[in-house]
Amino acid sequence: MSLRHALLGVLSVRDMTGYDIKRQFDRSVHFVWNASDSQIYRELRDMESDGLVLSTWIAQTGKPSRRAYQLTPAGESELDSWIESLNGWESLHDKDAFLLRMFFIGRAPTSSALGLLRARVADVDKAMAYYERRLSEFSDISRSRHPRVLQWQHHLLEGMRAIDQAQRDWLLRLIDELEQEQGAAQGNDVTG
Amino acid sequence: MSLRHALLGVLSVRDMTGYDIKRQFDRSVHFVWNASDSQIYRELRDMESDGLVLSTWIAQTGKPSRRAYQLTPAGESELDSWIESLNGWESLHDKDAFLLRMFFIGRAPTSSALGLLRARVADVDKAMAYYERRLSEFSDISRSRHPRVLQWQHHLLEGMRAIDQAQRDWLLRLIDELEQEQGAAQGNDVTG
DNA sequence: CGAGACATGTAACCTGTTACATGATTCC
DNA sequence: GGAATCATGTAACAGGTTACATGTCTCG
Repeated sequence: MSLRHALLGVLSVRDMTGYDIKRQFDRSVHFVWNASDSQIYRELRDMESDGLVLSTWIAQTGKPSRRAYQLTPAGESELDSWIESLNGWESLHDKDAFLLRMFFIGRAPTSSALGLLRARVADVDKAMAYYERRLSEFSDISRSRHPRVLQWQHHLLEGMRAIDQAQRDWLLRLIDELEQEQGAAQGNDVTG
Repeated sequence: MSLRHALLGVLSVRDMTGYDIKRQFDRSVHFVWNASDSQIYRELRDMESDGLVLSTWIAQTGKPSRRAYQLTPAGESELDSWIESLNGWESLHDKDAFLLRMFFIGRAPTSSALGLLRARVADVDKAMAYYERRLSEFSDISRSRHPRVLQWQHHLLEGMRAIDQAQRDWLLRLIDELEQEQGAAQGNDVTG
């Protein structure tokens, strides 16, 4: 139940409404955890009944009322103890539909496999472009002046860039290999 | 609903019971997709009512009867069309509890952060040991003699090894950096 | 004699997605 | 006039986990 912890995390920065949190998610946390608005609203209510957050209605004129949530001390300590807890063994690549496809793609012709790999390269490129955009926001200001949490998010972005770069390199090597095999096979067909 | 496709994939190799499939999962697919036995049994029943598989009861003496499943033509074509379908944009690191922790770990002292990173290195090492074990099964026999599906699983294992190696390198660099900072801070405390 | 493999499943629950409902304001 | 933003939510469903139930055989 880590959506709960993601919510505690964003609320630890400042009080927010469900709507604010959703936008915050879309803007900053979504690349490691995302959730739909209805899931966020539901979870916030459950967290309130568990005493981790408190809500206050704020009336507005011309716009719907807002329901602002704030952490309780219980919420803060739940967040801290989760952050520091060391959970044993988590699978590193669980539930990745691309990897599952690749596991079975030997059934399909090489041309289909190449299509799959190229599509994945495009996904990786998109992710990397995002990291670059986010990282460039940091480089303006001298790093040591950032609050600790932001420094860590900077480290995280650098890590994901390095990891995804390795994936990209692997995909390109494989694509190359397959294209040469395919080219050789076609050449044989023509000359033979 | 990709559990369904994972099940179609393993059944495409040979007919199996739910129990066999669970063991097959634990042995081979689990590093990209895993599922509990009860989920497998339930999904197989649903797939039968959708016409993707057929089951036959096989009586045994002294042991419970087995219910063996086989693909129908509809199941085969569902598998093939899924494998070749190109799904747009999937987030590469969604729902990874470690990354989420790291996102917020600036709240905790550096020593806790180091603990988290070291625990992750241990997880990565465990995964890499597994890849090596699986890869060594391939090296015995000349690779070109393997069926296509196994060749692809070999590529996949190599890829995950490369990706996880990149993660490991990043973690070790970070740990190093932090240890030096910590050492410097302590040194200052002593001399100051 | 107890633990674990073999083999099937049900029931309850938690988590996540999609579609729908409401209603004013602002921008094109 | 229509779409997007602001802001809350409900309802239905899909996917996944955990605990429980049943009963035999085999191995140490």
